[in-house]
Amino acid sequence: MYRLLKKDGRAKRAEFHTVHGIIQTPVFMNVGTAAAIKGAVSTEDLEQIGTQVQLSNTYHLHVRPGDQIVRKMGGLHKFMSWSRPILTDSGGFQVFSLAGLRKIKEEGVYFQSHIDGRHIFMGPEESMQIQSNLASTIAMAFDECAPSKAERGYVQASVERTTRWLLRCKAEMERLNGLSDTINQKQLLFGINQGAVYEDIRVEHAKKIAELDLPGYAIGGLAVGETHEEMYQIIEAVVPHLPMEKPVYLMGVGTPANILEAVDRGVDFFDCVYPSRNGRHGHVYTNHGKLNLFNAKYELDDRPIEEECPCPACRRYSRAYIRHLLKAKEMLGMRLCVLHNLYFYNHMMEEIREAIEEGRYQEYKRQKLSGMEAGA
RNA sequence: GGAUGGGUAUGCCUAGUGGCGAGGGCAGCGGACUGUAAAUCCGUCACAAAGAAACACCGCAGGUUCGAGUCCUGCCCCAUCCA
Repeated sequence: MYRLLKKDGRAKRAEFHTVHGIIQTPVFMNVGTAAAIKGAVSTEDLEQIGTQVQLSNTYHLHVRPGDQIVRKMGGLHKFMSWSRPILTDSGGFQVFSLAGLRKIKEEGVYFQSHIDGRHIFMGPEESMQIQSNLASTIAMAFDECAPSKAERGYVQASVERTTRWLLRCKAEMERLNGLSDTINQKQLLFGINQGAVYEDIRVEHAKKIAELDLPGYAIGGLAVGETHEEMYQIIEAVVPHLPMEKPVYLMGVGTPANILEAVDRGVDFFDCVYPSRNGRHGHVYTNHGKLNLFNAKYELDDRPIEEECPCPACRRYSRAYIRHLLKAKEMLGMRLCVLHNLYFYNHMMEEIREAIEEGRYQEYKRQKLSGMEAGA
């Protein structure tokens, strides 16, 4: 259930109630594709950092360890020892990212496993069954994420298929939730809007899926090569056609600036690999821009990544020390950067929620953006 | 003193036995990454130049050859072994 608490312009402050607890939105979901945040991040770490939702991936968990195993272990929550909400992505993004290893058909997608090359079939029903076995809080519809530069004819056909797939997802999810041995019978299905950068296709699709009365809606297929301006324009065009009383999730996005802009256009949920991947690569976010701790200029820098930051990295360690750890390939270096970045993202969302509540979102956004630009 | 194997560019290691204006790795330096095939990938890494032509001690010095990092001679250095 989605409860809107406050609007500030188009920015929304809300609560999303689930069987695994309430999600305060806008929210950033921390990406743990294979049931783990890469960079040796534990559940305790995430609790400290203020993580509300973890995201895992249907395709990856199906390949390894296998969703049946997760089911036998009592579902993802038990398996990962995480009691708060989990969102599972459907495998739709892998239709895009594993482009060289798959074939798309009406019934679904034939993958070749990136682990051992074995052939895997995944369609809407399979994706729902796997996600039901994983027993996540929120399951995503199985979609095709078309490349941003795909031509119009292809995108049109792809979106129509994605709509047909969504109907199949919905029917299958209802069936699975009705089974007595389903772990999470209250599993929620979010539909996904597609249409690349064709605004009319996007809007048409948004209207169509809005009629299905799903518990939430996502905008997919953005930040895959188009410009920021194109992305913002699509969000602006699509959001008004999605139900006001449902959360909107912008999939895979993005930079802190992307998030600030998207919140301003009515988006509630986000996820992105940036804080974890960039952290592993030594790039850390601050209110004064991004730092690359591999750079020689931090060799003798005894300041924390960010002054006054209470995260586990900044509380005790200097940039110079973390740089050394990174250069020496000590796992702790990556871990500290990832922890800092996740804290930065989650904390920024907290600030965003506060700013909306207090009706000063525009001012907050302007300050945050100019600070980050000034230092970068 | 003798034997054997080596000395390859800005640091280290290494490919190379007649066409080399010398390949690769590490380290260094810089960059990229958006529902994670990513602790990955890319660039740079003698000098000079930003042209389209020029320039560079492959331990050193000679030699053979149209042509030598590569073959020959001498020397220097390193490693191991023998006296």
